[in-house]
Amino acid sequence: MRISEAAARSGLSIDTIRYYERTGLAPPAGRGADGQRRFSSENVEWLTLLASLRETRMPMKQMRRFAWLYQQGHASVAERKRMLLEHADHLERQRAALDRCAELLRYKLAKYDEIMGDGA
Amino acid sequence: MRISEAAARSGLSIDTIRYYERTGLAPPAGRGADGQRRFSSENVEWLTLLASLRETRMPMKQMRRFAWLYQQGHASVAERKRMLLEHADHLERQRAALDRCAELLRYKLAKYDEIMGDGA
DNA sequence: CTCTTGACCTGGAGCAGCTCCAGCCCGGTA
DNA sequence: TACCGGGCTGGAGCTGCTCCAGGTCAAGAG
Repeated sequence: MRISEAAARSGLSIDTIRYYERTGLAPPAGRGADGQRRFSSENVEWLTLLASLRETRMPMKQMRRFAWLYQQGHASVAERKRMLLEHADHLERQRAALDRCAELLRYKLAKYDEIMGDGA
Repeated sequence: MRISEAAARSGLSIDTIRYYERTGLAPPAGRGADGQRRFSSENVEWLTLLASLRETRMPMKQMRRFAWLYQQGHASVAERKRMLLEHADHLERQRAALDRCAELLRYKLAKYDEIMGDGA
């Protein structure tokens, strides 16, 4: 498939996909006879994983390392596992941050309601 | 208190606090006789709110608007409430993204365990 | 067969949101 | 008096995109 479809399926923008390729985060996509990129479903699966990791703030540096490990094949599985476990840990902390923020918002909103009077 | 303490309490870095002041996100802190910033506990409360909003990705543009509204006093409470409610909504979506990512990680980790053999 | 349209290409500039640094001032201690 | 820690300013640098100009190519319309 072409880049627009890969973008739609992975959730990344077209520009971001090209940027990820340039910076070694995604492997260079194959090209058709017209010189344009063609993405396989594995390509898209990888992009989707990248999208999810980025959305949850894994730094590009780590992702580049992860991508590099991936290209080393099975021998790197143990370290990739370690990286994903570490990221899972970050997810927990982000959840905690969300909880704290939600709590703070509840508190502020309650104060606003007081100020505005119960009717408002 | 001085900037280092305000940083420790709010969770922002010293540089970030100065940056927020420069860009109108936080009101200019008062200054002592020595010309250095002095923060009141309200100042710190505000910084803490900013820290929490930023940690959960409210864009600076919105935060600047929120700060501006805050300085308009009680008349702006209704709109501030609207903004915080909208942000609470974003929190939900972030939670959903975390969940999706956690699920994806579980899936990948299970695959890694398969590859490595159950013992590893 | 030419013209237009639309999707794609590259290289590079621009932007958000920090982060770091040089070079300076000031107040307190040895 | 010399130094040290903490603060100050202005400005450069960094990350991770995002946008844009200017070009190619393929397919359909006239």
